[in-house]
Amino acid sequence: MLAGGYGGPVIEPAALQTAPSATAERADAADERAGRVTINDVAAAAGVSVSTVSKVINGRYGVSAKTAEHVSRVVGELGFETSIVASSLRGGRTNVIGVLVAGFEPFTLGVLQGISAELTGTGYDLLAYSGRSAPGEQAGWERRSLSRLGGTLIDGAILVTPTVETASTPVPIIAIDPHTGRSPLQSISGDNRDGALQAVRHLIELGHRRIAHLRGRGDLESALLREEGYRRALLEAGIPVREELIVDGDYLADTATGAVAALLDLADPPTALFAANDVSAIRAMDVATGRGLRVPQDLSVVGFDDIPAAATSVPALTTVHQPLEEMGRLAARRLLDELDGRAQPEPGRHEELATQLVVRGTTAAPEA
Amino acid sequence: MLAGGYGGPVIEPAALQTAPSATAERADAADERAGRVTINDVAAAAGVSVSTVSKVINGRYGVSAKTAEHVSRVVGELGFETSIVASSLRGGRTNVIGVLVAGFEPFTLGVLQGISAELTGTGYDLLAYSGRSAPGEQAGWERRSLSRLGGTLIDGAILVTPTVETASTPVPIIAIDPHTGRSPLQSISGDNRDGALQAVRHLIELGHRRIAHLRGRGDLESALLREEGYRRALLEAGIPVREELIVDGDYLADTATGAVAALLDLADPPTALFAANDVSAIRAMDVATGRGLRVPQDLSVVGFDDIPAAATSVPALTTVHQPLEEMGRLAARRLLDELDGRAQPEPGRHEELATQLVVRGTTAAPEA
DNA sequence: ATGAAAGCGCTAACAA
DNA sequence: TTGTTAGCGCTTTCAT
Repeated sequence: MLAGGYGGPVIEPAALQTAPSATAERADAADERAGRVTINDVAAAAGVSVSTVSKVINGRYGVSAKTAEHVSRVVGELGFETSIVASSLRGGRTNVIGVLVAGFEPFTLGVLQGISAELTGTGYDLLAYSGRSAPGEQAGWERRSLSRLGGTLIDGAILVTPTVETASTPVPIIAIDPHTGRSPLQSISGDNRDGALQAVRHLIELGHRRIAHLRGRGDLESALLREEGYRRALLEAGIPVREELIVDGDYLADTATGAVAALLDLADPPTALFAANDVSAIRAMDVATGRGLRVPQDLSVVGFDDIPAAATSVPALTTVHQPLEEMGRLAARRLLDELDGRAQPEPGRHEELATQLVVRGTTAAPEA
Repeated sequence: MLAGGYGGPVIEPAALQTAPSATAERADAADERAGRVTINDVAAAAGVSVSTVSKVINGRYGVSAKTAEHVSRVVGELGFETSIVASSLRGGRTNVIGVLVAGFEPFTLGVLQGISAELTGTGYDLLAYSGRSAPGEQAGWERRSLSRLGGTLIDGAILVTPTVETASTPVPIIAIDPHTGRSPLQSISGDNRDGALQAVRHLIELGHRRIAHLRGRGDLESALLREEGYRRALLEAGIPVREELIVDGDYLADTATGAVAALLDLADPPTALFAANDVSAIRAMDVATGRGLRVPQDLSVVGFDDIPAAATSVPALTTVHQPLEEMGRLAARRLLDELDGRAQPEPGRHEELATQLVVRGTTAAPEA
């Protein structure tokens, strides 16, 4: 049966555009799905069975050198690449790391860059997936994504700012900046408390005493820790915490607008503001300048995260830098160690990376 | 046969962690793949066939309201989500848009942000895939990725800076900043020539006459157009183009190092430099300051792209802003229009978005 | 209205 | 050494 196989027509790569299949009988089928060469096409063209092709592709034993070489050549000629979809469904490894995100905003992007950098040269591909949360299903997007990905499309996953507890999962998982405090997941985050501490100390050193705090989302661990840092800095400087100077910003620009306005309406308004993230800090600046206040002369502002926009705002925002890229790298490293058997899974293990205050143009000593 | 079905045990969501399956016979199988609920589990739990479940999920006709409601409830209770992998393999639509990238660097990230923004609320999920090019297979990564994704995991794809011609593809495709000039692909890019024109005009207006150009990769359309803009600006100002002031930077920091050094070694060195991208521009600054030159007093520098690092360099880099986000949005819009049948495919159609010079701190009038 | 069964591309027993 | 076959989870005819 193999008789004519080896002597069969050799397809020129250039010719593939119009005739992806080597066997005449399959030509019509090929027309429908132009561009996609399957293992069947290869088997037919090489005159062997699909399992033989599979063995060659995956370097399994049980194929003669001669056959292996022949098949390899046909694979090259046809430009065949095994479909992750099919092999994944079948259950094998895919050599793909999944990064599950709620969306592609600055925070996510920074982390992604780190993961990508760490993965180069490891043989793993990177697949970032953002499941647009179905209406009314904001929280728990990561569970849905994990399900949709089938737990097999990817060999392991990195969850970026997951919102809910995820207990049993089909593949090894590591979380970055988990929102629910200590979870059973292995996780990585920036040192939120210390970052806040640095930010507020900086304001105190500049001579500020009436320092307000624009809080983050109350249900998120990071927001709680940032507020804790704010309080501690005040305490250690002997400055009493005034609750009316703590307002809710929700990490959102829109929520910040009203909160900051209320702050500035106070009889004794603050001379400085520590916002829980850059997005709300930048909005706070807008609100202040909109009222004729000058930043930083009349109001100093410090943010958190150090997103790209922080460097381009006018004036440039003083903020706490989170090592997003490094967080991504570390997460990838931990996951790979586990996947490649270099380390055992350590549920609940939590690592914190140092944060760093970046002083730019929105902070100065209070006037008079 | 349905007899006991409706009266069957109702699984509490909380109980799922340990017993994802409702039928005793399947309990052991479930143990192996904890966390993944399949359509079979749902069918068994609901006491109906898998095809019925499938119909309900996809809103097909041929299911009684009563059954539909029952199945829906079980789906909710078990937290079932259909696997993209399986449904994709079967051939149906997945409602997933693929973004194929060479890696996750600043350029890519900006585009991704735009695509993501445009996709919110459309019902499409976003899957970004970076196939770590196999050794020696740098170019053509997009063809490999496209193959690996099976042409069915995704309903359509956006190729970011593809490197080779891609003729017939399994799904609708649109390219951003294609590297090979006019291709059969529908594509979108920034206005490279005009951006370069703005950059060099700016230098001329400042009073510069000896303006050098650090070229990009010669095989890339964008680099050619940027050089063209440079030449045209000089020409229209009546300044003769001096070929010795044009050197190769390859878009790479390392290549830029030597090229810039050579430029500064000239008997009559340039007072200004237009670099083909930010990465090489920033390196050029380093080289100059390393030789004791001051930027911008002794050497003005303009970059291209406006990556985040351009805003944080010291001094901040004057550069040409590419509307990365808008490019992503437009690509997504075009693709969706095609997928949803609102527009016909227009092979070869090319759209250019305006670029904009951003003057920051690295350009000034030449010192006497 | 419902279910049985085929098949998408691939891998891994198992047979020959 | 090679081929045959049985699924992986899902959708979709086609029966019933």
